[in-house]
Amino acid sequence: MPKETKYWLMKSEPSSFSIDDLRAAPRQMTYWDGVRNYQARNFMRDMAIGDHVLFYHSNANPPAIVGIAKVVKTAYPDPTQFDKKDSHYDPDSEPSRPRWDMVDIKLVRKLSHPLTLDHLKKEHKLKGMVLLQKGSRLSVQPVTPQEWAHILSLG
DNA sequence: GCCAACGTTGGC
DNA sequence: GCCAACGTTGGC
Repeated sequence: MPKETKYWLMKSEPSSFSIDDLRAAPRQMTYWDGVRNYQARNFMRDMAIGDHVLFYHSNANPPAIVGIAKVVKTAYPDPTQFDKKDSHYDPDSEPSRPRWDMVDIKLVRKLSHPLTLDHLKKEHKLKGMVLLQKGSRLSVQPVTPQEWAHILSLG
């Protein structure tokens, strides 16, 4: 299998973890815990080291792509699923067969100007983006090389 | 705060 | 397997 770099978009609510939090983090890295959606989890399991990530602020004003990151550690069990005190605790997940994974990402750069959802919607070349599909709520989603290139050209 | 769209759960 | 009820997401 040829190794191909893949592209992704990951959503975070800035009130819980923002691009500035990532920038301020040790080594500008973070683990992406709390994903509790099978489709999003499966996408994380598809990630390889070096894959490119768009960092998106959801539930924000305005919602926008605010930075670029890359995958620095592939999927491994998310410990919060076993933590009874954590809001993401999953009593049905067996430690011998963890149900939920996370990856580590590292900041590449924060965009000087966020690319707002409103702006993205106006780009015909981005019409097919998962992010822009009606009712799309996936917190981890694939981005095509063409979409990636176009988004970077906007910045 | 509202609510549409979606995913999950559980009774049958 | 169906589907109503419920919880969550996330734009507005």
